[in-house]
Amino acid sequence: MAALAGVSMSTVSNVLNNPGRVSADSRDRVQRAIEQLGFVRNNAARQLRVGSSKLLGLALINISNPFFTDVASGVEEAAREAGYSVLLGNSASRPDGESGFLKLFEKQQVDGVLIVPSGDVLDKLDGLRRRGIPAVLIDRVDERRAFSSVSTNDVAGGTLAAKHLLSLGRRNLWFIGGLLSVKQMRDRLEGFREMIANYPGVSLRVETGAFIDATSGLEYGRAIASLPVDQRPDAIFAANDMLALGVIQGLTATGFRVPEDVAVVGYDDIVFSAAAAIPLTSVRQPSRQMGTAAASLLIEEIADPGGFRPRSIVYEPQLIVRASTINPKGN
Amino acid sequence: MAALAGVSMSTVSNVLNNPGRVSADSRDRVQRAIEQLGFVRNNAARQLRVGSSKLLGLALINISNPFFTDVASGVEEAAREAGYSVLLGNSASRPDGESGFLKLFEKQQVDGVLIVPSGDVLDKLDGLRRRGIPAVLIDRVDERRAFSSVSTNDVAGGTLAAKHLLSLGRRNLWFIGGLLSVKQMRDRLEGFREMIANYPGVSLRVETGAFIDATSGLEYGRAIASLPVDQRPDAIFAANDMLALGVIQGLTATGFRVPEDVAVVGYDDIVFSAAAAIPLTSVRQPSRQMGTAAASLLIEEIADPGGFRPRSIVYEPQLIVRASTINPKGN
DNA sequence: TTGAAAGCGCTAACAT
DNA sequence: ATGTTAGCGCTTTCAA
Repeated sequence: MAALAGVSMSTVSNVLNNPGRVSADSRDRVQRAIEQLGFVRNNAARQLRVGSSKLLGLALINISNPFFTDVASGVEEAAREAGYSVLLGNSASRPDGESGFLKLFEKQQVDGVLIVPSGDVLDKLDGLRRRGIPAVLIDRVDERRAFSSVSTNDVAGGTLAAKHLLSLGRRNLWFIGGLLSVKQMRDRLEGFREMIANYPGVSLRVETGAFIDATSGLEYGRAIASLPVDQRPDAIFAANDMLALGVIQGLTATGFRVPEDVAVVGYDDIVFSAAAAIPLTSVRQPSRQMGTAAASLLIEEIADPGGFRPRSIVYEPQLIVRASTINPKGN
Repeated sequence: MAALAGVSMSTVSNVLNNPGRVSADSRDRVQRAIEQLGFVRNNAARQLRVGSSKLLGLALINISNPFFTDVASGVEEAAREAGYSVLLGNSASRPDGESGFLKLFEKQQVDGVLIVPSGDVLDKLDGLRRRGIPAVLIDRVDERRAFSSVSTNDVAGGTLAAKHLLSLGRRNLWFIGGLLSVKQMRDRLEGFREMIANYPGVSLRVETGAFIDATSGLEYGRAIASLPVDQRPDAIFAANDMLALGVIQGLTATGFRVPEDVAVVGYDDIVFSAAAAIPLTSVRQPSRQMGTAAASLLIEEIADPGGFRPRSIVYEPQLIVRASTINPKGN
């Protein structure tokens, strides 16, 4: 390669990294040799030498949920602009979940990690940081304020959902969500519950399970149909839209009317919610923006690890009202 | 690290790679040192030495389309089982599209590439192969049979759509799709057109554009409303479900009834199509299965580059009929 | 069973 | 402006 251009290895390296320091002549010859051989520089070697991979690790819970792919698009955009590429991990696909990915990320020597945490990964992230790899949390705040984060005010989101359902006159409310060991879940429930506490005579039932996808939503919907009448909800707040969409399917399949019999509110406002059979009322998070903001924070931290101060960006959620809570004829 | 365990570097390496060749005693000490330090082996160095990254590159057109994330899940599953990780690329996010990713993949020294090609990447893949990186095509066949591929019979898919619409008595058909430079598009159109050719008195109009997402679908739907009555279609075959869903939204927003005024057929049968406002008739591809099959072919090829014979796996598509073409009251 | 030493492809300090 | 050289962390002969 260097031979073909008739120059030394370091000149080739300079053409790639400091084109300015090389004569136009050698630069041309090297460029031509690169073309001719289809040469692509070996990043493993570069990485080993420089200590930087120009790679960001992004760990998502579930790549099938459009909310997460929106976040991912945002991350990718910001990363690309700063010259980084994204190594995308999908924790749902791994038996060892998130920690499996963090290990992979470390092996690949990513320069930083973006994570939508589900389990308890904070101490693992501490370990990473000790080894020089910073991390930024997405969709969740670090209470100890050791890590930067970009999230939505989930307590406020829960409150919005509750306020809306209560104002509609609903009194038998259910919260259906994932495990409460997940902070996001606790917060959404907390906001929901707090608001309800102001209303006497309103009942709340909390259902949680390991999965928060359309399939388990469908099961919840069907299960409700088999309950005695006096135990059925007249409103449901589901922890995300995939779940909510499933619940509605299960409900309507068993003859319930939404929203007449049961009103349903989701969370995330994924793109398909507006076009669903029964358009879904949902608490919107600015997903794409969260992705870009998180990537920017991370890249800043990578650029200047010394000057790092943890920052939390918290967006306010927005309630998008659609037919799953209010039908055209007015509730 | 080696120091802490009181052994040499090569013993550490052996504990990691050939635990059998190491005495139980040293093995224990090394294991403990690894725990204590949270040591993770540097893959860049390993890669540089061994020449293999245990990474597969997966280049998708658009990560926001559930069809592609389904394919990705399948790929991830098969890859993980064989000890590979997946570097996921989203060509939509790059100005230089697919070739940008192929370059990234090569820099990262992936052991193989899986690609859902949109543009003309075959010669770039040739280049990769020459440099020892095999590739498998997804959703598309290589006519020169130089690469293995996993795809669906798109001509048959187009035929299914046409047959269905014609049997419903529709006579003014539109095909709405992406650029015909993309093989998948040409095939779907070809099957559609061939079937129509058997029916005298049926008109076909072909609309193509660069984007095949919900947004451009919406525009098509609206545009149709502003056409003179005699130019409007009574049936539309959209090249994918995202597009079809958008078309339906645009159509209904401007007062058209689906399927009464216009019947719509999509392609892919993404998970949201069944639960859409007007459930979508669609040509189903076995997306997840295509992903696992493609990854398996690739991994085989990596394991035995010498014995490689290109193989094409072609699945037959399946028409899933829903309300966007047949309403409950019988067309 | 273990260790010493070479080398993977690259960059960066230094010398020319 | 260009070349020489050392070394990043690991694996892999080879020798002990």
